[in-house]
Order: sequence, then structure tokens, then C-alpha cells
Amino acid sequence: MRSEGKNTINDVARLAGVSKKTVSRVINRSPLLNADTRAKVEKVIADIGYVPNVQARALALRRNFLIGLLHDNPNAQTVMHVQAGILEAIRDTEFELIVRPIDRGSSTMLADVRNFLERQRLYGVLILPPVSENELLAELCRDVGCRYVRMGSVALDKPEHMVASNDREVVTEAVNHLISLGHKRIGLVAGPHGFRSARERRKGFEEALEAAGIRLPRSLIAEGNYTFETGLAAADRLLDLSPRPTAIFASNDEMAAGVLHAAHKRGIEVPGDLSIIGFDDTTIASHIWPPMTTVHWPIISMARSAALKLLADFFGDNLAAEEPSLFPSTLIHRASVAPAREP
Amino acid sequence: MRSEGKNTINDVARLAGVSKKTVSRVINRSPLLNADTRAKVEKVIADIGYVPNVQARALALRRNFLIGLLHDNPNAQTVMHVQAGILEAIRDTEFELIVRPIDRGSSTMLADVRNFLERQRLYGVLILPPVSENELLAELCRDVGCRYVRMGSVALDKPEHMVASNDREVVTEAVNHLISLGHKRIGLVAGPHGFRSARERRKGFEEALEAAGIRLPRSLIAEGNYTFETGLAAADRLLDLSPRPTAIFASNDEMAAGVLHAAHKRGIEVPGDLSIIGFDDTTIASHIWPPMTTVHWPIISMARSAALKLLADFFGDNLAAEEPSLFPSTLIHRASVAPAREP
DNA sequence: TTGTACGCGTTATCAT
DNA sequence: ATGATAACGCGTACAA
Repeated sequence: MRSEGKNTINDVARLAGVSKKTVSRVINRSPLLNADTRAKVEKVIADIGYVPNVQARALALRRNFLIGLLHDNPNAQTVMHVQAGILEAIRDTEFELIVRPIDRGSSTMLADVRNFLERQRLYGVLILPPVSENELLAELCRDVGCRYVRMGSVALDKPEHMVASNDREVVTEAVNHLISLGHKRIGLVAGPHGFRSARERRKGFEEALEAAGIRLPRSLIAEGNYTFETGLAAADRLLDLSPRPTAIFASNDEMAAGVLHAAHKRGIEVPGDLSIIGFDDTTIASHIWPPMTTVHWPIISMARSAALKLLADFFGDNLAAEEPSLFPSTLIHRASVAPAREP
Repeated sequence: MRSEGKNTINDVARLAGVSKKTVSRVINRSPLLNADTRAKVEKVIADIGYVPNVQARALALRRNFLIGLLHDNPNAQTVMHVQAGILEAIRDTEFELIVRPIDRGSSTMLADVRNFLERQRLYGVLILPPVSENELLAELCRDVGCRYVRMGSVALDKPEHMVASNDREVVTEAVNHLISLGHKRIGLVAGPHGFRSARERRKGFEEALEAAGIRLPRSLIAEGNYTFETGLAAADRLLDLSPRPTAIFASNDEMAAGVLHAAHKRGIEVPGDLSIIGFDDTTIASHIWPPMTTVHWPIISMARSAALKLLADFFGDNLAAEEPSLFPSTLIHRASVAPAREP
């Protein structure tokens, strides 16, 4: 059973007494093939433990079975969830996943990606936010003839190239929830302006307040960059205000955890004195104390769906093509929100 | 500049008026080459935006530039850290990373991996715990002729195939710290017995107590499976004890977070009434409240080093071969530990 | 220093 | 239904 990786299609052909094209037909499940011949070849394949060489196959087909994940997302949980979703989609297929972090901000980013795509000639790539929001990158994919599917917080591309969530709406819903509990001074820890998701979530926040006729001072909006530390710093600014907010919506869970941390440091009771809502529903949201009310962002499903979409024309059956493009996020009620109570 | 991926080495040769072998020499930086010729060829390459085809190259070289990450580690942070370390090591090289989660427990696991390795013919693989502890898997790698480097909590293989941490020692140190603060009833939330890391950490725990002449009832040891939920459940058992432990060491941060959560639920003050130490130093350790004292497991460095080790004979210069094999973990003091106080 | 001829392992064409 | 032969794009002997 010890196959030194030495056996080739020629060995199989010789041992089976057929041509290598016939072996190829067996491997590729060609329908026009004598059952006896097939059985004979399959026996030889099993006996010597023959495994096709994917590189040779790729060369001949001018196409390989690798899909890439392009990302510059700082959140480890998110990236892992995405990988999990993709891997779930390609499990039991011959596709493999190559991960490729890219450096947004680097002046050579586009050139780097172009080089990567042209070298590897991947079957296609999945692109995570925030770099998925970069129009030039999508254009680059088209230019080099690489299939792509983008993931994001709002539809930025045609359905076959996009899987999106409805961040703005669900944030409005979350903030409405706070308003319905009597909160009037609601702080926002926004994400970095360069992120479309951050802008969408901020709009959702503002729209909710506007609809409720609440005008908030600019000082109630602080900006972070989606990390715990910046969430902590933003919360420090917000909680220094007088009167301070009775609730804070943070644009992601990392920052929300920072807000909670800041509250703990000051001895501010959550949710009694301060309600907090986050976004993402990463594990930390349910692990910290108190368990945090947050928006569940269905990133695993989105990633799985994005991968299926990418493989749509491979599978032929258009099951994959019918993958949804919009994945609604939902508000998860836990224990970090309570009715407003004046300090 | 639009290169349709159509240009081949032949096009370059034709346009430059040289043979394709000469082009090949330019690409592969052969030293014996006329400077003029080289410049001429390089100009053509730049002009038409020629990029070598990696699959063809792989076929000819009978070797590719892909490394694999085999893992079945349930901790997202850990896996991401490992990926970060590997990617750091292969940045600016022509290597790419293929991630391949595997299903420990599946009866076909070894066959699946064999199939994967034989199909992809990777340059080499890095193996994460716990599956890195599986001797059959290492044997499989040798059998199919695939380079490998294992990561783990104790040296299980020859230095060129292994990067390890010193879990047992550092846990002893952590527990000694608790003992020095007057703790005598110290609970353990052990990891699953199938994990070598869990057994090592448990031994470190037991050795510290033994050295201090502390005999603990079996009931002070609870087992989880490295997840938050099982840590929570284990802590519930431990905290039901009477008298209850004044300190708990959990074999990883996830479970330690569960312990902290359990304490919060019961209104047990941490660290006043209960000290907690975790293991891993993942982000949650510093993000939860109170910030958790834990063992820093230098997984990023280990992964980077493991990748460099894997590429040792590629780089030729034996800088990579000299990568260390042992990475000491260190105790990080934060705020979840205080002197013992009787309930 | 440069070129020719051939091999790498597979699939595609076009016969039979 | 099956086979001979030519791609696919690149690297290596060996020759020039």
C-alpha cells in the first residue's frame, strides 16, 4: 500500500493493459466506457494506490482546484468563521483553500494581489471585508480573469459576485430596542470610517435616533478601529461625559468588550447603569460577563454561501447559483441591556 | 498592462530573441548569464507582464511551493495565531499556505490525510496539536515522503520535526505562585485526557502540589474539553464543593473564562474569593474582567519557527535549520489572582 | 554564455 | 468504446 508518489497514469495503463486515455476516462468518470474496462482499471488503481497528480492535471486543464481567501480583516474570530464556512462548502470536493492575508494600506497592495492571482491562477477567490469593499480589487479580479465573490455589509456588486448582510437595518432595530427601553442618551462607538460596514452601522444608528426624534450631541459618537483597545479608549471618552450615556452601541463585539471593560474599571454596573449592544456575535460576546446583547452576523453562512456561489459554474447544476445574496443579521438578546435608569 | 494570463515563457523567448532556456535562466537567477541578455529578457518580461505558471513549474520540478496546515484544534484564536506565524515566515517567498482541517475521531482520518498529501504533493505540512500528537500521522508523512513539522506541548519528535513548549514546567510555576500566596485548596480544570497538552499541564499541576506537600482530594480535579462551556460546567462542580477551592487553574483560557463566568454567576468575587489562572494568553484573557492571569503560550513564534524549519532545506543557508525547538511559556500576571482568603 | 531536445503527468483531438 | 499523438508551460541534460 506504500505508494511513493511514483505511480503515474502510465503505470496504471500498462498494468491494466489499456491506454492512458482510458485511465483518464475512468478517473474523470466518462460515461462512454465499457463496464469491464472500468472495473479492470479501477482495480489496478486501488491495487497500486494510484493518485492523480494535481499539478499535471492543472497544467493540462489550464485550471486548478484552488480557491483563495483574500483578507485583511483584523478580527481573528471573523476570519476563522469565514474559513470554517468555506471549508464546509468545499468539503468532499477536490478544492483546497489557500489563505492570503493582504496589506490594505500598502501602496503595492493591488500589484501584490495581481501578482498572486496571475501566479497561482486560482479557480477563484473569496474576498472579506474590509478589502472586499475596494472596487479596484474587484476590477483587478475581472481583469486577470479570476472568479470572485465579495462579502460585505451591503450589496456592492452583482448577485453572483456578492454576499451581503443588512447591517444598517439591523442596527436601527438594535437602537430602537434601546430607545423602547427609555434610553435617550445613547453613545456610539463607531468603526473606522474607511470601512463600509462602519459607515452602514453608523447610518443605522443615526436613522434610528432621527426617527425617534432624538438629536444627539456629536460628543456621543466616538470612533475606534474595531479593536478592543480602541473600544476601551472610546468608552473612556464617552463615560467621561456628563451626563453620561445610559447606553452604548458599539460597532463590533471587540469594541463592545472594551466598553464593558471600561465600565467595570469605573464600577459602572452593566446593565443597571449602562446598557451595551455589540455587533458580530463572536464568542467573546457570550463569554464575558454579563453575557452581551449583540447582533448576530451570520458570517459562517455567508462564507459557505459565497464559496458555493464561487463554485456555481463548476457544479453545473445551478443549485449553487441560487445561493442567496442577502443574509439578514438578527439581534440576540442577552444580559447587557436593561431599561434606562437615570444616574 | 492587461495580461490575460496568456503569455508563456515561449512568448518571452520569441520577443526577446532568445531561447526559452535563457528566459528560464533569467527567472531562476542563474549566475552564468550575460548582463545584456538578462536586461533584454527582463525588459520583455516587464513589458508584456509575463508571470510564470506555477503548475507547469511544479510539474517540471516535481515539487511545488505549497505548504499545508493540518489542524483539528478547536480554538479559533490559536489557529489564527498559527496561521499568522506561518504567513509571516513565508511572506515574500513564493510559498503559499493551504489550510486543511481534519477530523480527529473520524475513522477515515488517516486515509483522508494520506489522500490529501498524495494528491497535493505539498512541499511540507505543519501539524497543530492535538492531532500533532498522533504518531501514526507523523509516520504517514514519512511514508508518503512529505516533510513535516509538528507543534506541541512536549518534544515528541526529532528537533527538525518538532517545535515544542514546556507546558509542564510552567504550570508548576503557576501553581507554585498560587501556593506562595497561601492557596491550599486549588482546583484543576483539566483538558481532555486525549490531549498530550492536557496531560502535561495536569502533571505540572500535580507536581507542584506534591512538592509543596499538599494532598488534594480527587474531587478538586474536573475535566473539560478545552471549551468555554465545559469550563463553566467543571467550575460549577468545583464551586459546589464545601469547602470550595480558593483558587482554580484551568488548562486553557477558554475554560478559565468559563470558570470566571461561573464565579460571576454565583457572585463569587474574583480574585478576592477565588483566584483563577488560565493557559494560552489568547485575547479573551486580557479582555474579560478582571484581566486574567495566564500562561503565555508563544504560539505565534512557535508557528513561525516551525514554518522556517519546514523550509530549512529550501533556504539552504542553515539559518532556518537553527530555529529553536523549545519555546518556553511564561506566566503573565494580571488581576485574577490574589492571596488566599478563607471563605 | 546560449540553444536543442526531451521529460514531467495529465487531458484533448481525432482517429479507428 | 478505445488508442495514438499532440498539447499544456517549464526545467534539465547535453551539446554548441
